[in-house]
Amino acid sequence: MIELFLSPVFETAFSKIGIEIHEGQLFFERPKNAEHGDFATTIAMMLAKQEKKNPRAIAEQILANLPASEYIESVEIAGAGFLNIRCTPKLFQVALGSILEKGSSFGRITKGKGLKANVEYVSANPTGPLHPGHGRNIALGDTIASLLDWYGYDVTREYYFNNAGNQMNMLAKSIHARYCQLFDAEYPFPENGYNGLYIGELASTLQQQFGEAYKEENEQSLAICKQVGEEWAFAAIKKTLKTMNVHHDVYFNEDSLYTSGAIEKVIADLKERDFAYEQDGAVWFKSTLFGADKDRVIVKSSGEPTYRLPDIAYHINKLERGFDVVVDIFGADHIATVPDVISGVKALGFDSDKINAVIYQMVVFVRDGKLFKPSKRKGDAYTLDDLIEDTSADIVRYFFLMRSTNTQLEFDLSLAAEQSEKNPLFYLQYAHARICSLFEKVAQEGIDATPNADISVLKEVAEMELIKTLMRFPTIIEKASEQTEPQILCEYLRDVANGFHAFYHNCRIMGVESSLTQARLVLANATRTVLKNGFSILGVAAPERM
RNA sequence: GCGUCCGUAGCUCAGCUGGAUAGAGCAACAGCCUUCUAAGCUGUGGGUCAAAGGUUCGAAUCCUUUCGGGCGUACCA
Repeated sequence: MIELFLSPVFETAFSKIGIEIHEGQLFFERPKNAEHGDFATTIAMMLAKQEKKNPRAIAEQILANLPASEYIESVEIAGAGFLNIRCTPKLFQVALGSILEKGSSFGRITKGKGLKANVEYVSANPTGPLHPGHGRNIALGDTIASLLDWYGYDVTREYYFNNAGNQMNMLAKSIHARYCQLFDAEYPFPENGYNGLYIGELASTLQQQFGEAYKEENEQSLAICKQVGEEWAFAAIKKTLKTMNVHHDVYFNEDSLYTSGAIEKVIADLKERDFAYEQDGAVWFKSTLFGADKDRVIVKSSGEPTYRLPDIAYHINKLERGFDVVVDIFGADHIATVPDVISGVKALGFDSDKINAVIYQMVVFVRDGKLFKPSKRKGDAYTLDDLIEDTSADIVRYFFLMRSTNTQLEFDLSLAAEQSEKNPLFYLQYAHARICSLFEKVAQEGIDATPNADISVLKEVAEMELIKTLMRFPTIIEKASEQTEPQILCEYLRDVANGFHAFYHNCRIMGVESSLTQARLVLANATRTVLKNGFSILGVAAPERM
């Protein structure tokens, strides 16, 4: 936001000097040391390299050509060529006014305007309930989708599922085996079968409904097992997603790629372009042409495709639907699919640069300081539902978002379950609740808050720091979107909450001169706006009371 | 072996398109509630930024190598 005020002034200077600057090269940061002004820029040092001149000389040249501005109090050169800027109260007045005026849309930017983005996340096959590790995928996907929305994109949230492959067959076999065990306890259970309690319950339902009708393992009995299992699993998944406040616009069924002929077309096109060949009864993709260590099978000798083929067809489908940005959310264990998809898409002449695979590292769960392994196929599985029940949807979302995607995340179940000041989410929410309660109190006292209050009476360090923090919000949205990194927003909101708590502690709002009360209420209200907007992107509640 | 992510305070992690004394939370210690929510605020201690080279005015940040860990490396997904 600060760029709105300062960039035009600096750009005037650059054009007077005759220096060209690139998009995004000019930015202003908040110095750690208060003596270095309200904002600072390193532009002179950056240009020094480009222009092959002394940084301080460039700084002086900029300074000499800087036109007067109602927003700038002073600019001075420091250190190796920093330009330290002190701003006028007018700037902060206009900035705060703008935050309140924009309200629930403050922070929205338009860099993605007119472009369509697709974010595919969750995409778990309907073989059973979601496990805790899925939580990271869900939280990241949903929040990245929101970030892109705030960036200006027209966003579609999509769920890709496969109800045809090996996994589903294993589900059917598992249910069928449990069903048969109801009649014959010795009936063998498949190796690597799905072992959850729900499998047995579904088998019992089948028995109650159909008796012994499907005892024989044949196509028909497996089909009914699969159907029952799939319906149950999908309902369970959707219910969990709803608890986490997640909805998808499109459920894309892998099956449709077969019925539409898209799969066949990919094979034919790859062959025609000489990117695929047959060998040992299988169809191979020439991935070595794209830097892979060996070629990959896309159709097995059994005639079944490997996962790569539908993945390629699916991504082409997304590009054909006109998305300018196609985001995939994958765990690090699926990283192997990415190069294949990119190469396949490229081979068929599509623009693979539009595809952005967000790879997040694995989650490690810790409870009471000890490693805790929720396993997927065991009967005693700890599910995502259990995790939400032991904590809350808000906490689950926040804990999965508060770490950078490319670091392994340690999820401390004990800390998450603790409803106390140690919980980092409460710190943020508490700031919001405090502001709400403040305004309630203010209303009770019969004080009217005027949005246009003169804020030049704000002089305290805590006040000025908070205003500057609030002004960063749009830049944070921009950065978090471009890097598809929600953690940046989490970190920022902690700054906002911290700034507010310090302000609240140091500056009384009621019982001071009415002009000061008014100005501080404006600041509190703007803070509430930023917190609330930030929470909505993270998908956590903005409680009015705690 | 190859690919990829990581290695920063006792613990969990920021900072990484190079910039001014390396930050936060938790833990430890010391303070702050007769007045707007103490789930809060303030302060103290705590670091060879894994190691070694290189690039330069300047490196936690970029490059190379080494060490340590996670995840991949299927005619599974």
